[in-house]
Amino acid sequence: MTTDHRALELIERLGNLLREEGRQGMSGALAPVHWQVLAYLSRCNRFSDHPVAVSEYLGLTKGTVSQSLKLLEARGLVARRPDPSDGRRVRLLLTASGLRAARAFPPAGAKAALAGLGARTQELEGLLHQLLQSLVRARGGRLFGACGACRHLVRAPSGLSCGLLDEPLTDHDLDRICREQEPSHPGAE
Amino acid sequence: MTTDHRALELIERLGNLLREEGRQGMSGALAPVHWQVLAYLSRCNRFSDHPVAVSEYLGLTKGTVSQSLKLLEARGLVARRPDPSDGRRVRLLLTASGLRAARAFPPAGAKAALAGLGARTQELEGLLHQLLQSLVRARGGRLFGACGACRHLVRAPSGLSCGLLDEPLTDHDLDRICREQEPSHPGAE
DNA sequence: TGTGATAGTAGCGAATCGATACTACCCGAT
DNA sequence: ATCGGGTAGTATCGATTCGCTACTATCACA
Repeated sequence: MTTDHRALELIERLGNLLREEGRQGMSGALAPVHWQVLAYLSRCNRFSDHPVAVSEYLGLTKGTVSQSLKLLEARGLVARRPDPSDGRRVRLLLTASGLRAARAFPPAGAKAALAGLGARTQELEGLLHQLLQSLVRARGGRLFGACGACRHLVRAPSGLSCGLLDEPLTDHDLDRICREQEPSHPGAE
Repeated sequence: MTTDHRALELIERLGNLLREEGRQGMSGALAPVHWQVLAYLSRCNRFSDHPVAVSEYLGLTKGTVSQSLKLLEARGLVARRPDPSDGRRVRLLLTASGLRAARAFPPAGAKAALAGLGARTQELEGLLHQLLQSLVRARGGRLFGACGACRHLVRAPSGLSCGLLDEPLTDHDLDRICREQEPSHPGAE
């Protein structure tokens, strides 16, 4: 009865340790949240590089994200551009140093620990993903999966495209995470 | 090459979601860290109910923990007592309402999501634990495992005891997490 | 006795973060 | 064509986190 929370405890504790490791890593001027924002921006596709997407992905309010972005912009890691197709929106992009910072994550210790798992990493990923999926579903949130596993993906003879946004997709797009993604079949990434 | 971080991303994201779910749960006056402190205090044994232990477990500095405890004490969730055997130490204990609050964690959504995994929960726990272990080892931290799986556990005819602290242990102690714990064999919980 | 390590607190400053309030813009319906 | 609801983003405020430094008290050991 009490034992079934063990996994949740572990996840929280691992999250804490990862966060803290990021904090005292090099260029320590960045808070954990900032690393996460940079990591997200380096992984998301061009339909998901907006402040709202960041706030949904990280589970923060828009106000909070707006502040963090202000700081990141002031440090030259992130740039803002107006979205030509929607005047309300702002598109975020990593600067050269922002990209460099994002690549420096996760820190060495965490990577090494993960490597120690060897082949079982896949297994862990699968389980975590399944857990995330049901948690997100219960909260009515978005999953932020890759286009390659999305039910909106259209494979036409003329090429790939997104059926929801009606936009052509390149191979490069398929791996990036998207705010609108919905799994094409249960359990897909 | 880039794929091997996927699991770390998932852990961080799940950690965020869990934290946020705790924040907006009932009696929302508590910050996520406070929940974690309460949860820890409800799970630790009598050799580990000190502020330093909390700070090591959660990966925070003692100063930070000291402040959080001050707040928790002001709200009547935690009480302090001097340790009779060591004048420097303070022993922490949950009040009745503190215990009630700790039991209300984790929130329903997370529990339901975990239940969805079914029997594979064990598997997930094992993998996470292994990951935690190597991460902690790399950082020179402490594992905080249960006495039942500790190499200092002595099973004498007179009963159980801790060989390191030279203290008798009851059955009830075996499940509680201890700051001094070292696994009795690689992979043990 | 004294020297160093450990436990805990206090105060400072920067940053997170939610809440609220506000502006700007899009879109659909009347 | 304009009205209204919904969405995107920002600004401000106050409470809290959190690392840092500095400080005291206690223990352990020589």
